[in-house]
Amino acid sequence: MRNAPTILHLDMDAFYASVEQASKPSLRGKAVVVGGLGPRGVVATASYEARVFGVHSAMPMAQARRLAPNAAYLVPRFGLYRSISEQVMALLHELSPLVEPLSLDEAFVDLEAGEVAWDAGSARLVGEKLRADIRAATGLAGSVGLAASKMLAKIASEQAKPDGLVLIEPGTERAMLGPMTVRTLPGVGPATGDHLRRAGITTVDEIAEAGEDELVRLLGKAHGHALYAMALAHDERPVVAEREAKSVSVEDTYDVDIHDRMRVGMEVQRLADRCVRRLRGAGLSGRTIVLKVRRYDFSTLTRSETLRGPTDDPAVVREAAARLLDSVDTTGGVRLLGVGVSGLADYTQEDLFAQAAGEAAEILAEEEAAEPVAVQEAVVERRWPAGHDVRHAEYGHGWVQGSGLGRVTVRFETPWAVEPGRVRTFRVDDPELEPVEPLPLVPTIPVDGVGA
DNA sequence: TCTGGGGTCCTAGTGCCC
DNA sequence: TCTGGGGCACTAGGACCC
Repeated sequence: MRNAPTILHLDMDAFYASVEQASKPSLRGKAVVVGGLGPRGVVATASYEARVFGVHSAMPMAQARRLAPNAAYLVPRFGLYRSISEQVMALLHELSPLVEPLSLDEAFVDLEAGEVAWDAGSARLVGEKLRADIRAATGLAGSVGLAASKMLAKIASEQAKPDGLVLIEPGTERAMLGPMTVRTLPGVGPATGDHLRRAGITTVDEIAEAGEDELVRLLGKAHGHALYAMALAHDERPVVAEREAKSVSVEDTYDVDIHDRMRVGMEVQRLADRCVRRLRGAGLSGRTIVLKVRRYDFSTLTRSETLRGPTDDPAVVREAAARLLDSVDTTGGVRLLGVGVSGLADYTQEDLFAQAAGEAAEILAEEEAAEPVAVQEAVVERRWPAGHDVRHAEYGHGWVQGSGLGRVTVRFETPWAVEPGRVRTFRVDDPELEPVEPLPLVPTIPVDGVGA
């Protein structure tokens, strides 16, 4: 571990919900919950105002609605979140070439490698300037942790939330970590936490006292050694800029369990095609095909098959997935199906699958040709997802507050409006209303003509 | 109350080869 | 021919993370 707090961890506060609040002035200061709106949806992010009611990530949406019936419930807009994430990551890259993104809203930065900080004082200045720059560019708050290792920087940013900065001075780590719960350490989730608790270990100090041998006996080699080291505040993991993907997968949870075996088979084929599209989009191929089935009782099983060489051929992946499905009992119904490919390579073994590839290309071409038709049908149906941006010929830019019974309710406001906008209701097939791309959260050009 | 979607890593069992 | 063991690849499942 280095002796200066020059590893920075950035964590954007309640990211998805904050983006929605920034983009919709009428939701600022209000409880906002972003997640799946279907009967089996879960909460992706809750704003701090919603957390007051006990709503948190991964909670079933139905439960969230009971706890916070008056909150705004919105579907995620990943395209928008991704574009804002790119702005934030660009600011991090100005600090150092060594930036390790963990997700859309989190990253580590090695400030020493960027030669922008070499001691506590300079690190703190860099962290505060970063927070100000993020706010200026996006209007959003991010919390910053600074420490001498990744683990401690992450713990520091957790303590800094919301909208703060915490720096852990080298030499103070053990004393700070000691009284904390074992769940503070990365890699300790509900199962490991329970396991340790049954052994009488609830704090980080107690992990250190138990000793390495005991930890290995309790949790196995890798986990035991790692956890003991973390408890002593030892963490030498470097910030790694470019991580290569190890697998690509897609999965769907169905609103209602599927019982019909034919339908299950068709869904698996559809998922196989989607998975291959993603694989090809990333310029990858893979050797191992994985089928995932979650049954009516939530028991989950996987089946996998390793081919002789990597493929990105839809027909080959479809066939393998179908073979794997043959070995699974789906009586009783399935709630989730998934198809994945691992053992990735950036080339394919053409000779093995040349023939199938020809057929597959036709299949994909047919599907791609078929896709616009499906989109057109969707437009005819006029779906208005809650939270999505729209434009009305007369009233301008707004967002969907809700829809149903042939009506759609729109609030007309832009991200940079000071006052909440007016609400109006239209027929779902109103020709003057159209879906549009989100506006930037912070105006970059003169805003006249786009106002509410 | 009833549990998403996309990943990573680890462990344990098994089969094969030498 | 039989047995044992190390190393490796593969498979399945579990835990964890955001």
